[in-house]
Amino acid sequence: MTIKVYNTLSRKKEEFIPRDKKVRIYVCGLTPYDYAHLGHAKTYVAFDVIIRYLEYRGYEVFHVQNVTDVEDKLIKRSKELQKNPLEIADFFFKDALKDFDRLNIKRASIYPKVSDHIEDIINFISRLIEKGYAYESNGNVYFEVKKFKDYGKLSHQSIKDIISGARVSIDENKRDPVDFALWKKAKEGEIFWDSPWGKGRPGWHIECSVMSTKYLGVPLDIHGGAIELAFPHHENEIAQSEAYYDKKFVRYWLHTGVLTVNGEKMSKSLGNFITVKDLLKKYNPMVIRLYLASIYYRSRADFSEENLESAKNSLERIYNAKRKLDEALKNPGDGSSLGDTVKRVKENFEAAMDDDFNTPKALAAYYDLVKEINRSADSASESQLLEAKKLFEDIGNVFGILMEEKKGDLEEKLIQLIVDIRDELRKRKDFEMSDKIRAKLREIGIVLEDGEKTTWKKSL
RNA sequence: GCCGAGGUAGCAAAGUGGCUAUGCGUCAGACUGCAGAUCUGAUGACGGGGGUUCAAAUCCCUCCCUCGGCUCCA
Repeated sequence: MTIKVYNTLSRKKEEFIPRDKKVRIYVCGLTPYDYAHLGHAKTYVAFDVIIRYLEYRGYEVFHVQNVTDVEDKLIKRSKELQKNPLEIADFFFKDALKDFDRLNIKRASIYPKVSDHIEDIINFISRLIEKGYAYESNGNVYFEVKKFKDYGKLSHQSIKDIISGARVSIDENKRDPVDFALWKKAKEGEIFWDSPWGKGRPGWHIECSVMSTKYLGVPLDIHGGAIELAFPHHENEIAQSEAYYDKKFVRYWLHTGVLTVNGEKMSKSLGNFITVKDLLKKYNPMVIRLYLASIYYRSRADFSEENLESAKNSLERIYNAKRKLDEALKNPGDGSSLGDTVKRVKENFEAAMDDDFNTPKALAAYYDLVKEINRSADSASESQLLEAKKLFEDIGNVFGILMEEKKGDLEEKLIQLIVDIRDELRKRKDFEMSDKIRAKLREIGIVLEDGEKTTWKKSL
């Protein structure tokens, strides 16, 4: 069985065959000029699940994610705040990483910054000028789009179509309106570096071509990002990189669908964005994670609290099964058909994920396992339970949803003490008081479940 | 205007010619002192119209609607 991935370039699902066992993946990272929002989280969770699945499949993954710390928005922000743009970028980048850590998003292998690669960028641009793909004009350097014959192959548009979009800015320095900047001349008071063309800074796009190929070689196996970046950003990356290397830049282009709120794209310019930080105040990180991971990565999704509530209840269900499994392992039985289910679920899970990382379908398989655990764990044999536990954890880890917050030792002891005392009351049939205790505990997020033995858990 | 994605039950969301998707919700039953959890069952769907076919959510035509890109964006 091989994995199939939908390649934006061919608009088809293709067999995924990396250069070797080490998959080289580049995911477009942040321009950190503000707090990370849920749209960012959607994309990074999506690629995190993809990476985790590749690892599950036995690949080693080398993952590069850029940090665009030199960019127009940051410069604008630095003027507003009267601060160094690199410091602003550093602050928001570190902050975003903390948010992403809580969402259990694995860190990339490396996070190269534009400001650390100015020399590489200058060399790259110089070479493009030498090769006749770029030209200097009044302290700026532009890529001459017409020189690159394949321009438009990713977004499947001709140069003519792009121009007729009529929103291409006319700039007298450019030979053609579709040309884009590789190097921008610095204005008074702006951050700059010296270059053969004077004081200035890199344009947007070029950093990704330079840093991705520097750390991953050419071609990259996977280049990922949100679909909104396909044009012009990724189109321009292809032009620069293939002009430079004279060979294919990326083998598989993977794009995530955008997140909308009330039907509109979540973006800073619309002011409708929800920061990860704010949402984390209200919801358990694993709830947010499950919500995001359950979206098929290529799909758009409309955010609502209702969806999060639904994810919360689903996650409760998953965690309940986990507890059930652990309980059953303390006192295994000698039978049940759990083993058959495990085999079937594993197959279904893998088939779903192999088919372009179809997480909704893969989750359906997971719920099959959850149901069967609830149904038959009590009578299952130890070996069956261990098999089930292994699969339960393997799948849960691909989704990245099993990072439960640790209970404090003291907390644990105190609650158990209350439960024991309440048990005494129940034996005396003082249900009024024991119900009151249960209700009060629930108010502070501790859920008691009376069965043969009373158990407790924290609500999500 | 051009390019792309989509419209599936109360909500979310797979499926893409014949086989119960799934989760949340709601209702009922079992279990329980009750509640919860869990199980069992029920509930209910393929945007409108036309066509192809023994058979269409799935293929074709047509119309309507939504979202994304074409401008900074994950």
